[in-house]
Amino acid sequence: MSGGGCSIVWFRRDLRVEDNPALAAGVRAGAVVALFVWAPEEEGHYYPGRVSRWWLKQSLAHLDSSLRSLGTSLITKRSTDSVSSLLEVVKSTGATQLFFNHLYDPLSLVRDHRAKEFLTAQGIAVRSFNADLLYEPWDVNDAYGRPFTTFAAFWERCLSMPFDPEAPLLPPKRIFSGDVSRCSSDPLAFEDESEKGSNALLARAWSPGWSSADKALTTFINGPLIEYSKNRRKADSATTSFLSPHLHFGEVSVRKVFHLVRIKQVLWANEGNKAGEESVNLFLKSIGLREYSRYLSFNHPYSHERPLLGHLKFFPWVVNEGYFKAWRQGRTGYPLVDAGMRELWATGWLHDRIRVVVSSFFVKVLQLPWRWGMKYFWDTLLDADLESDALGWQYISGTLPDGREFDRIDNPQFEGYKFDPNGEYVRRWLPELARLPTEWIHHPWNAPESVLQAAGIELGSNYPLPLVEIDAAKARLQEALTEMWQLEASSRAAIENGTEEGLGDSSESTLIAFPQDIQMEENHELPRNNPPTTRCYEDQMVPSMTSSLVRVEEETSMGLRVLAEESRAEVPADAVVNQEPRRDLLNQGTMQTIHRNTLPHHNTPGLQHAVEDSTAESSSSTRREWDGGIVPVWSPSPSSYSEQFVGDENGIGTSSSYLQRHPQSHQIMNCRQLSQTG
DNA sequence: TTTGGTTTCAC
DNA sequence: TGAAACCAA
Repeated sequence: MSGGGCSIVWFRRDLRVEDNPALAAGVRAGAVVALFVWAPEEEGHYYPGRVSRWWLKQSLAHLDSSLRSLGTSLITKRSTDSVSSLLEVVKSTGATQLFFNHLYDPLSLVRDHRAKEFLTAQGIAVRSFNADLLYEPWDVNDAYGRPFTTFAAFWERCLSMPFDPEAPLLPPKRIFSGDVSRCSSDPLAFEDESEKGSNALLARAWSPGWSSADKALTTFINGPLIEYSKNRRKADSATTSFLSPHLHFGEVSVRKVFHLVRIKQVLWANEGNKAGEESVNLFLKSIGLREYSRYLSFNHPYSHERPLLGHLKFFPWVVNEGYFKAWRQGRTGYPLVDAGMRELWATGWLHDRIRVVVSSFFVKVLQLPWRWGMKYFWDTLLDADLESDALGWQYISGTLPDGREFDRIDNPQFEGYKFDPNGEYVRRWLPELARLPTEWIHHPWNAPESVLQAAGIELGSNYPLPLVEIDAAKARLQEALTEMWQLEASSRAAIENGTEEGLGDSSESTLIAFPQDIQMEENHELPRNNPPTTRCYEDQMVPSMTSSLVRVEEETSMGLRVLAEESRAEVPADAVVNQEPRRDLLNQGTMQTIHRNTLPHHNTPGLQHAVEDSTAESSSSTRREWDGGIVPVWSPSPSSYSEQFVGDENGIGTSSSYLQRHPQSHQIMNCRQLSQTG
């Protein structure tokens, strides 16, 4: 308890007392002030949706009561700028230390880095920890020390790391409370009146909070886990772990999950239980995907906004809000898709398989911009998670090096018979089809008139005809791809001719503005007109969190030097433009700066200009290419990335014929420019 | 055991 | 779609 100064433990998405390294460090250091800052405006577009906020509310209440039983309580602050709130709490409690656990989404990386820089400058000792991953992203590299770009290789490496993930920490026995007599909590409003009714229903199915999370984990491991591989292909199965929302808010530690599952694995291996082992591997793989989503987000901070494969920026998406609405309402005419969308709307939950079905339909059949779909998921899913959803949508869209082929369309009719062979799932969520025999349940448009009549269905009236025919979708997809490759080719030609300005800006397709009515009519509380916050954090760095990070910091500095030539790798305290005169951080932090660019623009040119204005003269042509691109801006080692994708034209994943046919697709945007400027 | 046809499932 | 696993002769 050095000199009476207490520590602030800043809770974010680590709402647990067990295996919480930041909390443990705080307790070890003496008196603790537990703090949660609610600053949703910082999330820009990704203001949490109704169900997500409901969960957060419950979870915080639960955490608070746990902390109370341990000797302290949770201080809550309502803020538009987390960093200044932190400072305020430091001032009012006399804290001398700040502890928190790492997050890896782009916004948090920037904010946390800023927090660290700023508070350190104020004389506060800031330390941060890994509480969310088995391994920190910068610890997992290939034989050449470069980040992986495919999941399989990444996960294989994780499972064979030379050191095990940290063992979970026990919860503290007792917490000495810091002096909060001059630090009051703000009341936090997570729902408005119109939402309360819908939210009340959620409580019947879910109970947020770390102890429920723990219970869910135990239940799953001792029950459904062993059948996981058998059951995972059913649309309906009650055999998923249902851990994802708990994991999203960090109510249960992924390391604990991993350790407990490993114990079962050993047990079943000894018993020669093949199915059990297989199940464990599959379940761990889904944990691995979660890890990988953070890994991707860390290495490619744009991955929630832009395709990782650059050529996709030329894809002519169908900007059709009517389609979008039909999809959201579950009125596409494809029963499995519609059932899924109705379930999502009604419950905030969707089985993993069905997420694949509806999102694949969205991207491949409707050819709507995937960010719209991802945003809708964000708004409606109980376990909405930016990194995981970005990975999922990019995978589905075929915009990852190891994603599905872009030109492949899955037929919802066949998927229907695969995942819902008896049509039970469809009947549950589409009562209008309840009386249709299984033979036709997944393709009512083929059913004889007499069958439809008997089932009380009038296609086009009480259930829609297919919004888009699969064959038509295939044809249109081919055309779109042809167009995409042509655009891509002429862009390359332009670049090679030295007229880089060329088509560099044709990236509008990747940043089509969100439609105004992205929410279902019933849900109207979302903030409007938040501009995409893309590119606002481009000159920020990786979190330079732990001492083990020195290497990363160096490499990042290199990257930054390349990016912003004039700045010698000092971390810009201002997230947006280090070219601009520094402003008083306290009053004009990151988000204010972003909002300064809040011009109401609904098309990309406006957006481009808004951003370019702010980046002022630094927008050299190269830089602009960059701005339009998906470059890992503060990737830990941008230079090695560029080698990987530019030096080797066949790039990674030569096994995929699709990629062979389109070797350009290996390039994760613009790394060429990156290496050239360096 | 080899071979070739079929099934499965992709992050 | 296509690589890998599977299976039947």
